[in-house]
Amino acid sequence: MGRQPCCDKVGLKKGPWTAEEDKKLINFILTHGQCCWRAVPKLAGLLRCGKSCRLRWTNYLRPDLKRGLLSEYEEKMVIDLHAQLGNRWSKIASHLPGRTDNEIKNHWNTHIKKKLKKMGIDPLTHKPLVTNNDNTTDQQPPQAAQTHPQESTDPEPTLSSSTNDASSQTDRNKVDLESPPTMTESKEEERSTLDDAMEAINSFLCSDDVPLIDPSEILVPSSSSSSSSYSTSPSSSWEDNKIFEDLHLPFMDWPQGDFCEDNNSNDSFGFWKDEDFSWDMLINADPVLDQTSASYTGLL
DNA sequence: AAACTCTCCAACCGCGCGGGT
DNA sequence: GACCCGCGCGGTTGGAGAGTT
Repeated sequence: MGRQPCCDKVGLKKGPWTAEEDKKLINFILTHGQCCWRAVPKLAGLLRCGKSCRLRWTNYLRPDLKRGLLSEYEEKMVIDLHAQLGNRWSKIASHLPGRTDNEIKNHWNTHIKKKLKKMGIDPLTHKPLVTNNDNTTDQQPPQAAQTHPQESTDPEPTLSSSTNDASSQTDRNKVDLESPPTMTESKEEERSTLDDAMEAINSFLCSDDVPLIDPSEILVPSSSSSSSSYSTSPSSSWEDNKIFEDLHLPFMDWPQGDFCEDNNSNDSFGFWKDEDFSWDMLINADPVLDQTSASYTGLL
């Protein structure tokens, strides 16, 4: 079936978002909540397609987002989850409060992959790399393909059968071609290999013993760490553009303090100078907010 | 200081899925 | 069942900033 583009691109803006656009989008969503992304740009007065608005919101403007590098624990979580789920970044992100699939995907590609390779672990299979003269791990070794975690340790079988995009499906098709149908012959053996790899990862990433806890037990850090919104994007830096100072939100007084990065803390998150202002405060502490933006709190 | 290369990440693109008609 | 629409997902890209020569 033919599919129309998400929007007619004529006259619509692309590229980096400006502070003004951010303000409009934030203002609109805080006032009206998330609804029908296609209609958002029109209603919010933005020359963007709905998809662009959704991405901007979910990947950058959402108040519950953490900023900054992933902590060691988060990294370990990502590696562990990737071993189980493969490149299902949204699934992985769902286990890491305040992190987006995009962020995790980027972090994986730029940091974790390298670390794993350095350790001699194939980032695709989470198994030790074959020690032959070919060290190009981007080329998937045949034996790794046979034991790709997505094929064998997927805890959500329904996912693998239905919700895959074209490219990842292509990858899986490739694996299917290379691997015999009886590939899951020994899950226990495979699991122990995986555990070995994880052990190596853990010792590499963090010398201290960090107990693995169930993702559901993870609490979104309150206040400073969960609310920081720091960006290197020149067009969208909240602190630079003082978006919130200019916002005319209907239900709250915006903090006057400047936002700054916490260079001393380990997690490299930012904080608000003015007390410990955070989105959490907005969401959790303001009774007026509760009263006027139930739809907003519902989306967190 | 300038030129060049590398790294990182926000944003885009294209596709599949699910729901509605 | 065919089609349309909105949304979400994962892969890729472009450009800014950092690092190196």
